[in-house]
Amino acid sequence: MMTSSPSNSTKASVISALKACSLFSGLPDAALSHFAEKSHRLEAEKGKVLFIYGEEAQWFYLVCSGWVKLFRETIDGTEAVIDVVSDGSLFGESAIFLHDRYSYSAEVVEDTRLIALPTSLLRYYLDKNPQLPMNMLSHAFARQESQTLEIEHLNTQKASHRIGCFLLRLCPKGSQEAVTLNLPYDKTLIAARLGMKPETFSRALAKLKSDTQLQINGASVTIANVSQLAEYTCSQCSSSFPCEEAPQQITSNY
Amino acid sequence: MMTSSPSNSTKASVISALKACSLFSGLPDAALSHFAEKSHRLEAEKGKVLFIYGEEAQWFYLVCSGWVKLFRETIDGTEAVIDVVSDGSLFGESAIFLHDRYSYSAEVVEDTRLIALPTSLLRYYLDKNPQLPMNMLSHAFARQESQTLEIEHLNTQKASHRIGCFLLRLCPKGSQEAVTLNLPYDKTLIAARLGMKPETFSRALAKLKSDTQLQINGASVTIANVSQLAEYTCSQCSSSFPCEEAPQQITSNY
DNA sequence: CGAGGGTTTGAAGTGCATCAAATAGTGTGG
DNA sequence: CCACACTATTTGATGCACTTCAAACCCTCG
Repeated sequence: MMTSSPSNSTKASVISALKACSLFSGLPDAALSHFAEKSHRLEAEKGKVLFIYGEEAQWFYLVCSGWVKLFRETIDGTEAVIDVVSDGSLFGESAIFLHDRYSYSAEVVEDTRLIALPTSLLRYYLDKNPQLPMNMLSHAFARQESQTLEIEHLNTQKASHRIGCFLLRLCPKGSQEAVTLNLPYDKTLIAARLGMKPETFSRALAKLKSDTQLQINGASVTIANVSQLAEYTCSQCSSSFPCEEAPQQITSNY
Repeated sequence: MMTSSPSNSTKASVISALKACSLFSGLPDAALSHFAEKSHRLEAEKGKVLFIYGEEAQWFYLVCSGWVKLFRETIDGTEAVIDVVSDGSLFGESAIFLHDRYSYSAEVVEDTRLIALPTSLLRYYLDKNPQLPMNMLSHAFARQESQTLEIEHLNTQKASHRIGCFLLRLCPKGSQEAVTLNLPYDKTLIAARLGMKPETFSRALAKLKSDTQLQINGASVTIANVSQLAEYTCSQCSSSFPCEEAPQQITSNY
């Protein structure tokens, strides 16, 4: 693990990273500076375990680059992936409302740069600064929303549709025509993230390839027609593409 | 729909209902009184739709008694049940962080008494009273926690284990030996709530009956040995029974 | 080149869904 | 109180999706 204590230059860079994160928007510079002072940067490579379920939480994390897997495991070793997060994402902060224990484990899955921030300071400013709780609420409800969608998908969609949805979320916003992108991490992990086995992922991806105009070459995926894929995928979902947006006003049938 | 404008007596009863809800704990009496003033009580019977996905949200609800299904549906009519809530539960409040639109539909599934509260007032007091955002955060993270568990279960557990978990949650806290309880709503709905078909529910319940000491008579279920059922069910889960509690401190393996 | 992880493919099994029909349960009007 | 209609639940038979186990393939990297 490489840790650097905040020199002046890294402190400034931490502050700018915090400013880019909606959780901290509207906070006074003094508070940001205080966070930066007590933070440390962290570079971790694939395989590094940041914390495990049930551990006492002293730090929460902001991802600068790379990918981190959030997961739980049962006694028999079965693993359930909660989420896989990257730049701009925050994790571990929920512990302060859950008896100061992490409620999932976190493992780096692609070399990652992080900022670790003390939960004590978060608690302090939640109390002191009225903007911070509101930011955190937005954040919590946004996450709740995406978890709700996750539950819906697990309940109602088949493997190939879930993969389609995953690919669509990787597309740059507003994509219409052809897009080429690289899968951000192992196919095995994507499979776990989507709640299926690697073999199923492989086969379902092949089906998706034949059902929509998709080209696959290792980790590189070319979507010939984004709208067509969206049609195929999102017809199975309560949200319409692009699903990050708010639900539309609907006229009641009742 | 039976609506009553808040007379003095109902206003007092609304205030006491609000006081029992953790979201409102620590709020000054004036604020509670203000909420009560602008609220209305509602009695709705089975089948009543309170609101639908995408509608503009003006009210959020506190359940006094009965059961309400929160769900979404896709274009082809498939329904995904998000949750089924009862006394003391709050729903619809998340809309104020989601463009003022409900992000799910709500339908009464057992005759229900509710208090409807204006979202505008919630927003007002979130801004005005520093305690309310903190309460709402606790609430949001607790819900996130249970949704995470839901995702874990959908990913890793078989139908009979999910039913076992459902039954355990219905047991009074601290139950050890035999418990008899009534299923709170239709088996068909329990099935949907657990992400399975009624037929599967029926068969998986029969399996559970033969695997653990369970007696079933219509809606009445007798668990001969709660610990045994917990053993059977919770061995498949990252949490140990009773799973409402905080995760235990765990010594790292890494 | 060879080792080792990630990925694909094949064959067989399991769990859940689906379709269809029987049964049990509930509320209604006579 | 009974017959009927209607709904909830169970049961059976069959099919499909996903998993499991096993082996092959591929790719990277020492």
